[in-house]
Amino acid sequence: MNIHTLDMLFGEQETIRTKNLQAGEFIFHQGESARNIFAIEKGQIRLVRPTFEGRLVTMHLAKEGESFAEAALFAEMYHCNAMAVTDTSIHIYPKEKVLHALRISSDTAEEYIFQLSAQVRALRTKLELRNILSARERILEYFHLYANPNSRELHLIVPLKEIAADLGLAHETFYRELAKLQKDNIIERKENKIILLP
Amino acid sequence: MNIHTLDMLFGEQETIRTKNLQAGEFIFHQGESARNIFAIEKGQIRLVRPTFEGRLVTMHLAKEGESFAEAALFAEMYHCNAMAVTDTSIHIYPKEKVLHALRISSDTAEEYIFQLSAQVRALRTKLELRNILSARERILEYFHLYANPNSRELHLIVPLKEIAADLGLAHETFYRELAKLQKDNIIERKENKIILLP
DNA sequence: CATAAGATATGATTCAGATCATATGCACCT
DNA sequence: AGGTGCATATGATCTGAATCATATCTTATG
Repeated sequence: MNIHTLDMLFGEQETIRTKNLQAGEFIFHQGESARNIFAIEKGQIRLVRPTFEGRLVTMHLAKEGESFAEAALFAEMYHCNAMAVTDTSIHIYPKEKVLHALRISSDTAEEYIFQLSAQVRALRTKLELRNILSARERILEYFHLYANPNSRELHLIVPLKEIAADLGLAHETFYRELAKLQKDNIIERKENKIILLP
Repeated sequence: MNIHTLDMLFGEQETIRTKNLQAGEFIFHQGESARNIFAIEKGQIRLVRPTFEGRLVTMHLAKEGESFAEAALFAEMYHCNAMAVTDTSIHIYPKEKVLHALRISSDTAEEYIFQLSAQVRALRTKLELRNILSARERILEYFHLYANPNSRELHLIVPLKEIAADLGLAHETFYRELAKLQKDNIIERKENKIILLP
């Protein structure tokens, strides 16, 4: 769900709990009792899970407007750590209230199902991309997937570095491959756009 | 959703449409109007999408008892091709009926939300695993994730080959790494079990 | 029981992408 | 103007996983 849907579920704005976090501050840790779910008013939250070896793996990077820790709705405990990347303000929603709202409003439930389905599809697509071994092909497939099919253009709203991470590539590899694709006249770059040449 | 939940939604067993497919037979193709969603009574279905270059990428491998093409609930068209891997029998559910059932039964809706949430979590975990570069670490993390935390044992119900695919590794790499982990006394293998040694 | 099909296993080779290093460009701050 | 931080960019090197090849073991099947 997004922040608007969740806020609406709660009706009166004044009842919504909010919190301001400094960069690096934690919202919750793995294992803590899962009482709330959250949405981001401003800023970014990183959800990380420590591996058995102690390394940290990013589960998700939640952006402005997005909700996070929704898995908590059906879990006893949080299963990851949530940390503010930048200074961030969040909305806090007690999970029983959200569950209650879903139960009494079939519209809300349907909207939520819709959003979850979209998430599943998006995640499947991402995973599918990772099955393409070659960096060049993976990048091209990504562009074809997300470019406007008519104009064959892709607006870059996030930094290239982030796209690289999304694609599971080292950013160096990504930059390099972009340069090659440009040299081979397969793509063109203009301002914040990638244009797929025919 | 699974086949049981879906079947129950439809009440009388006799109203459920079924179909038998031969290995290799298609259920639907990308672009066709999305009228139904499906579940597998017996067999396996592979969902594949052709890349812009014509290569085929597997989106999902649906197993016995699982539903598939649920994305169709909120889409005009199917966005991938569905093919029977083996001889397979499926149940067919018209999507408006499913949507209707979700609308009138908040229990069903909640159950579905629960299952979708679990899917999202599972997919995130898979994606997270892929961000671990080293084959050995990825495998170990996988074992730690899915092993029984008390007995530190993991029952192998699917072939190793399939786990390798799930992990995004060539099966050769997986077999080799398993052998090494065994040699290094990090895991033990007994029958269909992997045991994590301390 | 014989044969086929697939899973498991391991060796040899190759190469693409990670990594490390370095440089430039750009926005923001004071 | 100078400084800090971050994105972009590119070069050099190296490692580890994919690939190809081959063999054995298991399971299904007529």
